[in-house]
Amino acid sequence: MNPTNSSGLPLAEAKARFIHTWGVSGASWGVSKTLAQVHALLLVSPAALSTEDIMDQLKISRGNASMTVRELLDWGLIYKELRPGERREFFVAEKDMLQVTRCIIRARKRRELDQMKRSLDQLAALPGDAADPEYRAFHAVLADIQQLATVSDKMLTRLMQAEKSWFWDKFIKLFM
Amino acid sequence: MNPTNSSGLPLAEAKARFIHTWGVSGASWGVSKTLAQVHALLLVSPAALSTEDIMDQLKISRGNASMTVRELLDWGLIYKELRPGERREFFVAEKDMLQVTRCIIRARKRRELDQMKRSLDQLAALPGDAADPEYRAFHAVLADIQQLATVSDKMLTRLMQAEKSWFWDKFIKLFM
DNA sequence: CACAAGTTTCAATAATTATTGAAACTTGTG
DNA sequence: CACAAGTTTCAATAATTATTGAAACTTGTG
Repeated sequence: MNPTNSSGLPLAEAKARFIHTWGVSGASWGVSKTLAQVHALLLVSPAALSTEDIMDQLKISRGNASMTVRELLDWGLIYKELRPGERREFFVAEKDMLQVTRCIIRARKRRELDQMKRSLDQLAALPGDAADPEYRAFHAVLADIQQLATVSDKMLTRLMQAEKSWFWDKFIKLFM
Repeated sequence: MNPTNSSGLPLAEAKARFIHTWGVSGASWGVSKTLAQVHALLLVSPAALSTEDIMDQLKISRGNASMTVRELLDWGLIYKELRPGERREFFVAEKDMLQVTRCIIRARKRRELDQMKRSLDQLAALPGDAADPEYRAFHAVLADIQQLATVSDKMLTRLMQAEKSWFWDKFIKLFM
């Protein structure tokens, strides 16, 4: 029952599958496959990797690796690791999944929700004939969407700020 | 202060802006712009529209309109309306935003979460050398992600099944 | 069952988005 | 300050995804 190295898949193969899976998942929620794959690679690498390492392992170009790494730094999903006497930069992934979740929520909220809220607010501010039933129906739809957006926003903000204890304690207990 | 028809933007223009906004938002969370726009058009149309109406108003081809409408029916975001003595089909949008939210959560969960869970479960089941620290680190990452996926899954399922009263009552009060 | 009034499918094409790779840039060191 | 060892930028291109539009299909009716 106890799996041994000889009976198991080589670890490298398992990691490669994980990278593939994470890449597909990433693509399905709208980030580039490469971004997700670089993130996955760093998540399963105990040691920090250089740009060169990333290029080699994922077979991507230097430019792509550079841009992707920069974007992941932006999201807060990976960190630079500087080594004395080394010119190259190394990168490690944030491994705490609560932290990772926060970063992802923050980025997606910004991209998907905040922008929409701004547009809706502008739209709702437009004047119109309040006596026209068609206009009122239109505004009712707008108001409903705005309310939903506001609630989602508050909910996500709260989730992001959640302490580990609050998150796992109150929140999970509420839902499980 | 009370806006009148003459001072306001024509309603059609406001609707066009809403359709544009909803299209952009849709694209940012990974559905096609057209899908989001057809949905928006039907959301702000008090009357049911035919395929022809949709084609005209959004300037899209018959094929595109047909596919898109079918997909929206699939999501549960719009309904067919049959009129006696009419060959054409008409479509109306679900206007209750709680219902709309449920449909969107269901579709996104299926696309983004369920597929990922399946892949992770497969991956976690692979045998390996439990004594190897690298292997254990890899499995720890996997287990963390699985836990997160499971919690998210339960949370979203609960949200989807929520009664209007539960949703607006308990849930919003918790977060606002 | 032939036809009219529609809908659906899908191969070709257009539009969009991601990736490459070479040139420009940066930075630390002898 | 020249050079080595890197990183970043960005125009060109490749890959992907969405859209068209014409042909095939469906369905109700005289």
